[in-house]
Amino acid sequence: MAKSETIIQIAEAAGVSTTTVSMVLNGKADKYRISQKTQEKVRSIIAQSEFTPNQHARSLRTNKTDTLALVVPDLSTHYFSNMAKVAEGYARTHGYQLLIVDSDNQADNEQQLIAQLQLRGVDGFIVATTQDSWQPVKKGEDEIPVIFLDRGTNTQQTIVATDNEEATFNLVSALIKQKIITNNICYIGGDQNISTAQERWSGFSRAMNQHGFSLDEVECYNGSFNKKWGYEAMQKIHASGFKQGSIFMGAQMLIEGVLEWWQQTHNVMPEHLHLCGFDDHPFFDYLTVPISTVEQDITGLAQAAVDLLIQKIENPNLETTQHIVASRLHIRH
Amino acid sequence: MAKSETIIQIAEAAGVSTTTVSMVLNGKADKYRISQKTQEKVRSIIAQSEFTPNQHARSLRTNKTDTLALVVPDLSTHYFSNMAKVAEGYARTHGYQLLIVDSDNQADNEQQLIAQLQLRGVDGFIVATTQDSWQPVKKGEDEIPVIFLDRGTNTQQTIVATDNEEATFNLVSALIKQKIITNNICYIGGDQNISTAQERWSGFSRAMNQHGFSLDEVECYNGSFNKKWGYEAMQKIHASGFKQGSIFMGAQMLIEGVLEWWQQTHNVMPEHLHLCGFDDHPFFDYLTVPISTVEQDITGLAQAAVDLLIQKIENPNLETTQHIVASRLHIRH
DNA sequence: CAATATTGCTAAAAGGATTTAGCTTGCAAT
DNA sequence: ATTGCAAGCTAAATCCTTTTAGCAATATTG
Repeated sequence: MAKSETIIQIAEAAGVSTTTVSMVLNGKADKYRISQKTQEKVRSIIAQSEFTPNQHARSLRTNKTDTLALVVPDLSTHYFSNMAKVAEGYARTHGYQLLIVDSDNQADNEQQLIAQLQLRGVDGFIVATTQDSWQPVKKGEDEIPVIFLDRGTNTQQTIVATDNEEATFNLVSALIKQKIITNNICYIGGDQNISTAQERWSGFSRAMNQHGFSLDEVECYNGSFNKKWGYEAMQKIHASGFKQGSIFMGAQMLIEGVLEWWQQTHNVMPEHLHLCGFDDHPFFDYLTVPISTVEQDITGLAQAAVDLLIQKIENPNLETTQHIVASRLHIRH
Repeated sequence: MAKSETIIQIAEAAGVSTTTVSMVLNGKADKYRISQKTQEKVRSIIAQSEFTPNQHARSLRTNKTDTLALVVPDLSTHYFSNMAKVAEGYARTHGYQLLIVDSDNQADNEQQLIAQLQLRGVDGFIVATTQDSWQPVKKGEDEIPVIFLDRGTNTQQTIVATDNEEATFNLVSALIKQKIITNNICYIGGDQNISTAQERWSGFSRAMNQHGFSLDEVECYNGSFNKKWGYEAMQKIHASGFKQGSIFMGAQMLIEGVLEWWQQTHNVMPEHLHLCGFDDHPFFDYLTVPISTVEQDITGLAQAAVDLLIQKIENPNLETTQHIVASRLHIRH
């Protein structure tokens, strides 16, 4: 292993101590009264060299890595992959590296990932959690800053999310008012331990009630946010005699599952079927079956999460806050 | 900053040296003849403690991080986000952490990212490069292992990819034989500096020639793999009098651009339009306009890339190889 | 019995930065 | 002439592990 240049060689070349070089490097030169002339000297030597500071040594000493982690439940989803993309770029422009990991919707995966990332010394986490109870990530006796994205837990935390209750209520209400949703409506949702799934269900219920529908009449299948559950729920819905009407689905993977069921069993979408739910997708304007959606502000969510996390890292005793980011409806029929 | 336990406390508690603890920790105890009894002792002390080894110190010493980096041009794409998901999970089961970064299709971004990641000490790179010339990533005087994924550069490298020439040829040939592609066909492709774009174009040309079409008759727009270019190219195609026929598009974002153009200008897909290209997408079975695609084996590609990279890390003078992963066609009309 | 091998372990260096405490030197004030 | 202070820098400790070289005790061999 060839050695690369170190701060020691730079110090020698400049005829100063490593302390001085370090201070110049970290912008603390003025604070420690290193003269302009010396600073210049050091800087020019560094510029001519191929020196780059060793991050391991630096992190070992400072216990900082300038690295954030984003934990998502499913990167194959349009919503989360775009969120990751935005967050990554945004974090980078703020001097942080973002590590993206995928918990595959499994709480134990998530815990393990977080533990591993913690060992690697990330400065903070943004997590779209799959765990129903959250225990703080600790470094020694301090907690590592965490921002909850998209969904929260029962405990009081800083969270960035869409108002899912409201958005779902608005979507369903609009569809009812426009008579797109009429009599027959089914609901396919996710794990009720996930706040997002809860809120969507509760927004849906409220809309139903408010418009004189009885919840007893709607078939409701709460399971989990994956394709398999979408498929199975659709199977059940069909088995129960559903022929036409609307289906609400609480996530992209549920939509994929539902569509796959129709594809496999009927090879064609039925007329008079209307879909609705979360999230929007670029291809939804071109589907043979109309699908009305809530489009969440992916960019807004991702950036807010990164901003808040950086703030919290720089000021650990920031009070916890709830950030609601606006969403918009797409009505298609 | 509260201090966490270190190997020193463990050594004291066990009444041995830190050397011994380190050896037990790294599975080198037998090699260095630490007695079973001592090993047990150390292990039990560790189990009772909250000790976790400091990764920075470890990396500083060993110059290893057990971290791989995946550089993709566009994480918002189904192809690359799924690739990232698979690669991440697969790397993890092999004891490596995967850092996922997005170059946003920009060569200078890519270079910068790689430089940064290198500083953070990744052990190797998997890159779907956007640069047309590649210069090795160096650590001191050694090169850091790199596997090229999806696309290569002019230089001789280890690469994992679909045979794009062949796949495109097969897709287009099949469509011609089935008379789905007839007279009118246009081609929208990416940057010809990207091998993938080149190969697709060359497979397309070969199919045209072989089936008696003249390339002079096909409108061909090679630009870049993004939505904007898809939109613009479609604009040009339409301006030139195109009314019906087929359009080949070399990437998801091109497809999105083309669809958006139709949506915005006509609000409905024309009859007798047939689309084809790369890559497949779960929603393509349900589009109002038929789209035939090459579906690449995302899992196969991602896993092969991770496997090869790990091999190369463990044995740096592995000869460079080309890995071709099979793909399949989806004919829809 | 002397010489050599083996067992079981450790001291100490190395890896490369950051940071605290403190050392000079020159100048102003008393 | 002495003290006090500021400017400008540095020595050395520190962060925590890994790893080389080697020591002491016991076992084996000729």
